[in-house]
Amino acid sequence: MSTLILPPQATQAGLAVDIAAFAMHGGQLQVLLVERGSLPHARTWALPGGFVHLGEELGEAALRELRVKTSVELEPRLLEQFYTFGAVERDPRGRVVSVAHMAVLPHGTVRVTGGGNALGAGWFPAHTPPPLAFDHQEILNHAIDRLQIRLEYALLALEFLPDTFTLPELQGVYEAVLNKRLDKRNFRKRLLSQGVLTTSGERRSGVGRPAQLYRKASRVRIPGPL
Amino acid sequence: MSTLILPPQATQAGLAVDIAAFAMHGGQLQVLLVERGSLPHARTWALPGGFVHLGEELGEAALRELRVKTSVELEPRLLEQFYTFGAVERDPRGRVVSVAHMAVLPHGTVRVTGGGNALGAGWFPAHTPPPLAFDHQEILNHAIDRLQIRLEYALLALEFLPDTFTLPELQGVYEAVLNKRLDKRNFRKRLLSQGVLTTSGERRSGVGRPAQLYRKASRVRIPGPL
DNA sequence: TCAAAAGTGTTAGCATTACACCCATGC
DNA sequence: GCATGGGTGTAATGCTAACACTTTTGA
Repeated sequence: MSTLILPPQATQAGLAVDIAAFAMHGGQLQVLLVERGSLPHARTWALPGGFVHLGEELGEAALRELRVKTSVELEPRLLEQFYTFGAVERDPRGRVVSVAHMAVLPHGTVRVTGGGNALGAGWFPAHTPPPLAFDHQEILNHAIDRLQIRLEYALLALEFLPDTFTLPELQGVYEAVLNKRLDKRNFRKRLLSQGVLTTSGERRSGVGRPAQLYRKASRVRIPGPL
Repeated sequence: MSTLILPPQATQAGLAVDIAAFAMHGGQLQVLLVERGSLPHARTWALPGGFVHLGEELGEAALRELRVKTSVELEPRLLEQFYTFGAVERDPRGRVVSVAHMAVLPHGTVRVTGGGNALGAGWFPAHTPPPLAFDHQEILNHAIDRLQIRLEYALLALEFLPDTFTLPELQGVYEAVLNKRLDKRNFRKRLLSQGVLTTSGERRSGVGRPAQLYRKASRVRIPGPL
């Protein structure tokens, strides 16, 4: 395929992707973890991830690893690279750089089972996860920071919810991601004044007074990789 | 060194860094480019960069490449990774991922000469560079976007200037980076009200009325990699 | 005295925050 | 009728943006 060759001093490094996949569940921000089935760090929880295949784009690899390692069914609503972790000693097997990705999965995607060489997969509170393998705690911290920034910026909160949702549900996403409480009136004012939500007429039944349902107005804003 | 080995499906990719190094010169935002001396893209301008060495951290590699390829003397005031470019076909020699970095060099660092296998090095207007090798135009675009974001955020503009500077000079940095003109009064109000500048008493001689000199107040804010 | 660049205040509009009570429904 | 959660408005404050003239110096 290539007639030119890489120069001899070119480091060949293992190229991996790891994914911090978030979803809302039980009113909490949850992150998807897998239990490693092989060394190193066997039987330790870790972010799903693995090595990029030949001829495979980074984003494709992230998507494949997410599917294989966790058997999640739905399409991620957002999948973007956010930082590359390349410390020399981060993997005891040798030089491995990990292009870390952040993903948002819509509500309802909670049936996950381990696949590949993962023993299992499950959702854990993103702000208080179990001990993680490699430098995955650091990766997770960065991912949460990035998620908080993107949340306001690109109406990312909607991606956590089904097509129709109530304003209190949406506020719950904000509160779970930002890890702080918001004022109901100001929240509604701000969101509705942006004009990106359209009322969906119906009402959902619950314990107290039923809430108005909304859906995203057709205007879809695709966030760039900044 | 490592008793464990990488699994067979692990893609070994060439691991490179590229650096978009910015400085102010002649009232313009300039980017540092090198003329490639070898294939592919020989005699084409490109961002300085190259392969990471074994046992070398990504940031170290970026610094080394910057020094070797361009012979710049001064320390970069900021050097941070911002995105990883890993498209399968971005390098005709094979799979090479580039961890792109952004650097800011202080004023006065304009003596650059080619080194390594670069034919030459020089400063070019960042908003209107010559045709670039590989996907370096795309990398540069991302770098400028990131630079604009970081500018306000972390008082990054100060890093372009010598220790003491005038407010019109600082405003010039903002205008060059953001590529638009700003109101003098609002600019001064905003900057001075942040309380991060302290007047340096003296005055610098020039054509019109001399300007007050300022320096950064000791409070140094180290920006994180977000 | 002229040219060139530095310096200076006010106003209007807009967004953000804080804050407390009534409403609709199911049980 | 009561418990539960949904829904509503206003006032104060702070930030942002627009805008024109005077001051200081060197030539």
